[in-house]
Amino acid sequence: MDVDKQVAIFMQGAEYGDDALKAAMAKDLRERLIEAEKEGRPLRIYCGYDPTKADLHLGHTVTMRKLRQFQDFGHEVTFLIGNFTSLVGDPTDKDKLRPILTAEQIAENGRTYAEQAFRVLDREKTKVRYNADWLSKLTFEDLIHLSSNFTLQQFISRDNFRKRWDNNDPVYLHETFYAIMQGYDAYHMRADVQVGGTDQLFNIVTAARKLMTSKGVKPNVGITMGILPGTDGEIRMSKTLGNHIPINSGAKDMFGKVMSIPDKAMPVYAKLCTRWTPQDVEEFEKAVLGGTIHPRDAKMKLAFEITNAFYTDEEAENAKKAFVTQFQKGAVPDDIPEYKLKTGETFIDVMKNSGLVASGGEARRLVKQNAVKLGDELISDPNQEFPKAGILKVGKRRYLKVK
RNA sequence: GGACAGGUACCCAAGUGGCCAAAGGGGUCUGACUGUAAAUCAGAUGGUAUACACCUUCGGGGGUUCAAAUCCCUCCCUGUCCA
Repeated sequence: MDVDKQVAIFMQGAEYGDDALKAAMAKDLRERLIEAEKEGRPLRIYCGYDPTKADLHLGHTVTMRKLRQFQDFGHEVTFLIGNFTSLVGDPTDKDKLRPILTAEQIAENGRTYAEQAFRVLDREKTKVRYNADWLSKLTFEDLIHLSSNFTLQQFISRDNFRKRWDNNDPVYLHETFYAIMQGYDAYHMRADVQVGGTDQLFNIVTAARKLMTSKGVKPNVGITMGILPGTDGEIRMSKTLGNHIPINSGAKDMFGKVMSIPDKAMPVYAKLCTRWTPQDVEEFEKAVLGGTIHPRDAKMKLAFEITNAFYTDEEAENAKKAFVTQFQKGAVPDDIPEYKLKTGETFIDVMKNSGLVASGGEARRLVKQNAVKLGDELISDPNQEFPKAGILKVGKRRYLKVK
């Protein structure tokens, strides 16, 4: 297999914030590929996942997509569940300490996590491992040796510690163990390549490489993936921020949510979430920026590819069709909730009782805003008795079949 | 244990006796426009109510007052610093 082609594919979407580092990593990767081929073995790749939450969204799948690419070239992929590291929580992630989960919760989350991940990864070719299997066996003495590879300055100069330090926000001692544990994982598994987000740059490149070197093994190559922005197109995708695209909520939802990203976010999504080759992505980006493809059509193409990467051809096709019918043609979608009209109910009653709106006030407001239609007829008096069965439309997206 | 700073609506944040259902921003929703749920512009955004109005809400509880997010007491919680 052509080594340079592999390098191009594997480095696609990787970001280091530093061109020299990127070039160095690409070079390392190339050498490692050649070396492994000589030894007649596949590369060992892994990425660690935090099992404290169980709902995956597109952002989590960026690294999985990367792992999948390695799999497709016959390399050995380990899906590592960080059931031990989750005791600490990644300091990169949040300023709050994580709630400590029970072993059972973590095991359960780990399972559902892996299950969702197999929408991207090849189940047959994926090893699932838990880092508590080795980390929990380390002694205090081991920890002293491991941590003697690092200085406090190295940690404090990290951006996320630095900021908190400057703000007088707490920086806990045990947070520094995170990087050490992650480095030990890489050492224990003798990883050739470790994949992660750019927020993992320090953990992967500095900590893991240094620790592995000190242990006398070849340091892993780090592939740190760019961060996927959420549906707002600006801030990293996260469930807490509500800008996420869950992978388990159905093809239609996924298609629609991708369609709602701002135009300018299309290239990033193409780079991080599709199965396209580097050339495909480049062409797509050029076409979008150059205006040779209509932005709407470009986004449709993108939405279809992303949906199709998680769902079957048929499901993706249906999602696309449903989107076109509902939004482009403004037609009524085929699967809408139904409501049985009771005698004497007003528009407010129907909207409220069917759960279409949360309160009477909201119903009144929507009517006032010309958002409520029965069939083609605009409703102006919310207290009017509901006249007849039909399709009630509220705004662009809410429908109710009243019988 | 001590000192200090805080706890306000979905989130951030202003407000230090009445004009406060509570500024501003974000988010969300709606409308116009369009190329889509993009961008832009406009409006809405506690509940009940046709309306007058009423009810609930500024960490919990108690009090002062005609009137409290605002003053007093007490409790709980969060953070920083010192020990």
